[in-house]
Amino acid sequence: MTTVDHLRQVRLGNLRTVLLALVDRPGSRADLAARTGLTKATLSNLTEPLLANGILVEDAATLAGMGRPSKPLRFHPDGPVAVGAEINVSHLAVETLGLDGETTCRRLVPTDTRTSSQDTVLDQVAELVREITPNRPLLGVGLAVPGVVHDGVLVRAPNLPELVGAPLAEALSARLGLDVELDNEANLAALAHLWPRHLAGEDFVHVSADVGIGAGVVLGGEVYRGASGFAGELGHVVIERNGLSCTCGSRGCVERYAGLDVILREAGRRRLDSLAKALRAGDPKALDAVRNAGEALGVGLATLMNLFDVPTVVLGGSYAVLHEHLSAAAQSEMDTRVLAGGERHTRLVASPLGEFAVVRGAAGLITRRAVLQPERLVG
Amino acid sequence: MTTVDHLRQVRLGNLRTVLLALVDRPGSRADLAARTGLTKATLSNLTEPLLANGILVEDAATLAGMGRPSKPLRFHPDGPVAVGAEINVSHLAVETLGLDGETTCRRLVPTDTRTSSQDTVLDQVAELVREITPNRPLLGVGLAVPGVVHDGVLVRAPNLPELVGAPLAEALSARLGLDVELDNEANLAALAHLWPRHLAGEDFVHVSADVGIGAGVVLGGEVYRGASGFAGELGHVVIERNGLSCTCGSRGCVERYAGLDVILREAGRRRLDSLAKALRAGDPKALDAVRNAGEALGVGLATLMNLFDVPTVVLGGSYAVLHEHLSAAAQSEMDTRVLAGGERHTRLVASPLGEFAVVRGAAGLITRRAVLQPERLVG
DNA sequence: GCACTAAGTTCAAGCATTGAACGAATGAGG
DNA sequence: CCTCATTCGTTCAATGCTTGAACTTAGTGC
Repeated sequence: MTTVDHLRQVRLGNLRTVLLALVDRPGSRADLAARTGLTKATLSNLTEPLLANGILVEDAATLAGMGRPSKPLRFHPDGPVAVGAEINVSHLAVETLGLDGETTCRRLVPTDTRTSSQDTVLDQVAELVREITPNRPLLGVGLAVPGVVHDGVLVRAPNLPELVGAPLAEALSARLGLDVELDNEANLAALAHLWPRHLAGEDFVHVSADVGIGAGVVLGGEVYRGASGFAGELGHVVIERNGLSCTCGSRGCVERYAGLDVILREAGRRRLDSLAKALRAGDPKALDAVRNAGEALGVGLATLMNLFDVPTVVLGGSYAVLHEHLSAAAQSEMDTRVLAGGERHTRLVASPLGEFAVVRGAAGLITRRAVLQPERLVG
Repeated sequence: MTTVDHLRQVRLGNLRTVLLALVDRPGSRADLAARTGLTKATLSNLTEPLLANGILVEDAATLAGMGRPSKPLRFHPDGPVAVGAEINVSHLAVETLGLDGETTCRRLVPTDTRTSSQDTVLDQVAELVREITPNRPLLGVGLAVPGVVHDGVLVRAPNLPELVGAPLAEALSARLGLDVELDNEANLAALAHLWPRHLAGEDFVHVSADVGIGAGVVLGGEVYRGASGFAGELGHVVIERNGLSCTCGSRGCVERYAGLDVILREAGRRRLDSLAKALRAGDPKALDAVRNAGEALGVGLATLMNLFDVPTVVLGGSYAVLHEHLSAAAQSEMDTRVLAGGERHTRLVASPLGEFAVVRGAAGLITRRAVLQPERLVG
């Protein structure tokens, strides 16, 4: 603690407030002052180093009626970007995201990672990152993996056992010379809906099914991770205490009734797009399979909502694709089972982000940290 | 915002830090400086008005080896107190609690509130509060009710429909001339284990059964309430999707298998103490009933822990009494069903607080606010 | 008595925000 | 074309909280 460290904290807090206002939308110093509750004087002071460092730019003066024209500030188009990367069982993906929330580049490469060694996968990811890296300062890399992450380590990944326990972040960091932050794909998909815009401010749960079923829970503007990273394991919520055996050792887990593999098997399909086509064609077997899954999912979600009391559920991943045929059954179960549901507090919506949600969230993890902890931007 | 409001915020924040350190244990200025990271100078400055206002006292000098003896500071024994009050279906309770966490007075009066009007109940509570009020400044009243509270209003109380929707806090406040804060009994029982000491700092869930089953979830040192106060409704977590019908409209709710009424009926008993005696005597019917309830509760808790990932469950209320005969079955279900449970992360403990937990939490709600928002103490 | 140690107090220095005053840039009206 | 009204952005003295160092106080050990 130096002499006046506490005042520096006040300044950083205000800097964060200003940057958050700018993420919401650009604005002149006077406008930002009005929106943040700070004074014009403080805004001049706070934005000066951001302009000097190339984080912000001053647009040409805007004529807006009477008085001196304002000069809006916004994030510099050549300012720093974050990189998101995703390792999944069937594909790798990367994306670059600016502080303004604009994606400048993205790639998705089908890859069967289950058969690859850890080194091979990391080499591939590093190569992809290099390919899309623009000529702009880099904030760091967010890395999404399908499994439970605790203290920066992948501690559980039923579908990628090869990667469990390994120092993934360090290994990728060594290859790229950048900070790498590791997190669970369900949490990052949820984050993508929260940052930088969309459902900002609201509590919600993002649910997706790929191999298992994962829920990312957003409370008070933060992804809730739990004591050891296991929070939001919706797939292993029990809906029939003596039901089907699950690989986790329990019985009657939601995953055994509403997992994507189950839906496909029941529908007699091998791939999601084939199922989607069958649904559009009105194939009764496919419709039945999805409706049954929707019911099971609805029971699990009802339980989740009775515990978390969040008003909104976002269906992502495969569920977003099936949303149209899945929601009715799920919503019906929720309506009868959620206590706060009498007044129709529960909302079930499809994710608008598509297959890039996870990698978007991975990059967002980095841009978000840069905004919330702006000390690195001004340093 | 006045000129230097932000500096006042810094001061209040430090004041809070110091008061929290004092709640933990008394200490001299030098000791507090070491524990809080502030300087001795700041501590002299911050504690001066607290001493002047009668919040703190300076003990006689303590000789502890070499150097000038320290003069420990602690909360003044005649300083302000908070009042906790509880309205339950079968009893009313009140208690006074000092900032130091010492209970000075408590009363529990068996009363059948279901047959009383709202006015009668409030009159009785107000009378009880007056009876135990000591000759010390009063911080306010925390009022616990068995139901869902949102925005200071009781919005759901299956067992006390008479009180739903009424402005309970205002009505009691008018009778007593004190601020009254309303909250749910499950949340307050949880708070009692968190504040002022006990499990402070750890995430946990407090579960109790009286009429329904309520869980108070403590995350990051705060009671988690959810978007509309319905969080932690463990009683309506589903464990058998096509199981027994519940009054809530759902089927297979935990409450229908592990509620106190169910246990008593299965055991052929009418009262909890009679059941406890039967258990001690080894009555097989009673043991069976409790074990079955334990299993159902364990399934519900496993689901809860897979969603919240909290390491500890505290059994309170009737469950604390039955703990010995309930835990084994519940723990067994949890061990096989909680994902993070492999390394025995899940801990199931009985509450040490007994029947005063709720009213303790109600009073704690007020002392806690006084410490966390100390502006009122120095004003 | 004297050196030593630790507690508590005093005080000048440092600094982020603030409100008011000021300078800058434009539109409206004559 | 000139002046006034209006709004944007900057400058500046004032405020008041924490800090580290110096200082005072009050004991122990020899």
